[in-house]
Amino acid sequence: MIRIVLAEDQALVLGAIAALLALEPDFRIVGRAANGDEALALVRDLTPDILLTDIEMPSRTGLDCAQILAAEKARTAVVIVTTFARPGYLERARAAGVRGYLLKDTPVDDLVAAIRAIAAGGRVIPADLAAAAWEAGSDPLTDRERDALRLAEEGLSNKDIARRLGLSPGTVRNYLSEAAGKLGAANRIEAGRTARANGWL
Amino acid sequence: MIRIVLAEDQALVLGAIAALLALEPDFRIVGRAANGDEALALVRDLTPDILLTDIEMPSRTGLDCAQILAAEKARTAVVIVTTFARPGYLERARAAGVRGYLLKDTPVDDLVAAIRAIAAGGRVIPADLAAAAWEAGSDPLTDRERDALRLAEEGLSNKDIARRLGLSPGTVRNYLSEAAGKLGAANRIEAGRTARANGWL
DNA sequence: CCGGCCCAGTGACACATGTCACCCGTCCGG
DNA sequence: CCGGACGGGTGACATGTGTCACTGGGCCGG
Repeated sequence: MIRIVLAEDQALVLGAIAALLALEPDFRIVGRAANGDEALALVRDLTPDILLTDIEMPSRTGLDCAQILAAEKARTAVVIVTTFARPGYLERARAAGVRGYLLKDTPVDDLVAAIRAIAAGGRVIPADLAAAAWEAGSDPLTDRERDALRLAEEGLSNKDIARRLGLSPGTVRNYLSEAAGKLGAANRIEAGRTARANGWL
Repeated sequence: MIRIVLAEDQALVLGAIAALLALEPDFRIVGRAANGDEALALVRDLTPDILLTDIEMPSRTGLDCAQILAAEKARTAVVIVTTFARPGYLERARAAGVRGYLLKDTPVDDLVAAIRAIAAGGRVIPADLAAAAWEAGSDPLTDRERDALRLAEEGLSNKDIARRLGLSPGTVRNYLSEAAGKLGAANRIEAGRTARANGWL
């Protein structure tokens, strides 16, 4: 019997996936969480075989959870199920010792097969995702560049960003210019878009 | 027996919701579509009681489908299930005669209850969403302003936007300035964000 | 202990953007 | 038939951004 905890913030999707997996005779849904904190608590309490989790959730992302569980040397294998094929996400997942990374548009049968494979000790990372992550390389941004870019994305001016970060406007300008250069972008907007598309924000 | 066609582009979510609804004895999933065109074809072919559809899908959005079916005076009641509570989406749904609008974070039981209510001739629009749509008012942008804003969002310069739209750069500047003014935004980035948040793009 | 990276800043310059006033033509409804 | 909205445009001006060069301090690893 494979014991599973599910984490997903959209109640409907959570319920639906639970219903789906409950159809498999060798699966048992032992817990459901609507956010990262709940997921961690359930995993610690129940030590399931599998934690099947979304990435973008309130309070803690699925990647945060994976990282924390890895640090605790938990027995539970973490499987990420997400909408986004962002290289940065996949990279962080790898670093956190995640055992599976699936997209929400994979067929149902593949998910079930992946869970069985992972429960048996395997690893499931689709080849095309891994290749894309390889191509994209790794995050070239420094922490401060990321900070500035996040605020720039929201439409703040250099002056406002500077105020929020406690910097001089000139420095902010330099950071954003640097970031755009590294990302091959012509301006802050494009820079923000590529950084986000790659999961670097 | 309530006959349902499901439309949702994420295969996993599609399969999961199908599994969930199949548990109800009086529901029957008669068709599944992964995009708007498939959904339309299935509805025309099968004339189900309910089309349960996502909004953001390839080829045609769920709102497009609803509009087309309304124009054809189809018997099928359209129910939107989406992640986004954007006022503009809700407004367009209302205009297309949609019979239900639910968020993906509503509990499973609510979805089931809503489907039964709608099959019985009712309408289901959560009061809080309706209120938010009321507050937001209606789309103040003209078509050309929307076009310009969409391209500005992607980081194109006035010159590039002008080239793409076959306009002069000055005109583009004016459109974006107008749009920002109407939306109470300080610049094109903020304008793009608010427009998108409201479902006006 | 030195090179290299990150953080933080300044000054100058070119160019992009935001704002405003004012222009024309078209089309539509009162 | 006239006003008003929309599409499209120009010119001028103030600000905001993007780019570059150059300065310094702190910290880490070879």
